[in-house]
Amino acid sequence: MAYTELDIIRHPESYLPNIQVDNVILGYHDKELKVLLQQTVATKKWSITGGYVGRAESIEEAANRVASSRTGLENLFLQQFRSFGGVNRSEDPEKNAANMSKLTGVEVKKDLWIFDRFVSLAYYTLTDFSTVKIKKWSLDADCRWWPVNDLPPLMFDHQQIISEALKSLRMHIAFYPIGYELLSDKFTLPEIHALYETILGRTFDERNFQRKLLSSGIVTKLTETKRIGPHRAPFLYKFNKVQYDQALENGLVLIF
Amino acid sequence: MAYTELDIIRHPESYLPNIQVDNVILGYHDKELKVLLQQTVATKKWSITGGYVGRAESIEEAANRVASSRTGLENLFLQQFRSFGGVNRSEDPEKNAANMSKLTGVEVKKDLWIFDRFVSLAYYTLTDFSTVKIKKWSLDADCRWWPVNDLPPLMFDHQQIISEALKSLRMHIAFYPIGYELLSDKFTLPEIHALYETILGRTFDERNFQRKLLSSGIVTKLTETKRIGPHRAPFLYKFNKVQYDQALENGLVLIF
DNA sequence: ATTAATTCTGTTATTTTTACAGAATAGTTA
DNA sequence: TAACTATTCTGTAAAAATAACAGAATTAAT
Repeated sequence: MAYTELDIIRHPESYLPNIQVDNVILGYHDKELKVLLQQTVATKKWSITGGYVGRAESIEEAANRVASSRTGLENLFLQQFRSFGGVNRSEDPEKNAANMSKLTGVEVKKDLWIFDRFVSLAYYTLTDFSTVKIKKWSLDADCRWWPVNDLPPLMFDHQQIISEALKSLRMHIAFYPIGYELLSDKFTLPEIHALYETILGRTFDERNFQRKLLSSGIVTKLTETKRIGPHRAPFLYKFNKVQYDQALENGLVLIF
Repeated sequence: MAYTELDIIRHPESYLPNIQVDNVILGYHDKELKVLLQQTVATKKWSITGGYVGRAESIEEAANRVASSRTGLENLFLQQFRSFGGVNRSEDPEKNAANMSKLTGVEVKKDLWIFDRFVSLAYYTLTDFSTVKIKKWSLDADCRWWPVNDLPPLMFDHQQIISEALKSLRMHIAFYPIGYELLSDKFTLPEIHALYETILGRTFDERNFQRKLLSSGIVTKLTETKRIGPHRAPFLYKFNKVQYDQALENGLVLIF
């Protein structure tokens, strides 16, 4: 029963000690960036999703596993953007063996390293909001999307981790076709336009934005339209997969 | 006697287990990017400089300590760009307790985690080549600069780590005034021009490069010139500290 | 048929980028 | 001291990209 939530308590020797992968899972909905947060039963505090690194898996595999087990999606776009390892960053008096035992009904060793200092390997993950099926874990009080601009009080330094993730995202958006991951397979120009405005925190002239995006050749216009209300139906577009893969490989420079 | 080379063997409990900081220390000389490599006595293999994280220090402090202890310089520009944690990445049959004992004359425990798998937190460090005073450690056979395009066979996945560091550097150069760290305090336009050509692997028209760099306001022309040969003496420039700090804070976009 | 909401599209002025080479300077040599 | 060598310095014009700007078109609801 590997990689379940309680496994780390039962079999700490199967994991790399003092290391955690943390995952800023991002989605985009209602013209807002959202981050998937979990609320621990033990402390009622919110935190970004995370997990531990099994000795039989690479850190990337661990991060992917965590992301998949939270979203139900495979092959997500993960980006390791920083590590966090301040001396006292993971201290919390309520997080101790006694509380953990009471909560889980399992005998928890006092000297387990999860009560010690640990280093967080931080990833951000881009998801298509509409296809994510959130999976609450048994030790979670709750697990849901929060707007990145309106977060609850967060555990440890997770506020900073999210800030850094967004900073990296804003840098990466110039080099990677971020929209591919955050939007549905087919999307409209107003949608991707609003996404860029949201991520970069600026407005862009509609016509100039479209001209630049289309001239990059990264998206293709479809003949279908999307009927979404009492107004003109926008055309659908999709990313040009060949161009996209090339952009990921060679780096693309698309400055807005 | 904390943080010396043998300390990890004598007092493994004073360090975070299964974690290493690795440091791609870069310098620029003779129109080439150089990386500072150490050659371990034990295996004669070359590797990037690295160290362990003491329990009393943050990972940034550990990385800074390693960089300073190798270059003799303080307050270097360090950038954590990725972590490496493949399952078998740090396996080496020659790296074992018996060999280590013979080499150091110290009794080395067989189950010490440095013979186990570990995760590398990878930083790159930018240095002014001309002011670096390389410090060889006692367990090093050698420690010296190597051109990044002409490296010796490297330990573990260090070739990949260097490649990734350079990839990050090429991305960061659009957002941070990299030249500030890699050049001397005062430098000439041809020098910074050649630096950008080296890092980005492209040539830039001299006049166009200068126009763009100067219009960014990040550098200031001095009245001094640098006499360097039987030809016209180029003017010296320096980075505008105020503009530089602002660029680091807010991000600068300077695409060449 | 009207209305409300949103998408779609074109032009011009300005700015930026690109391409390109000859004059100037400092030290060395004849 | 004149010529030479090696390198720095500088300007312009054509092309491309950007920025600023708003009215016509479409859909569904009333």
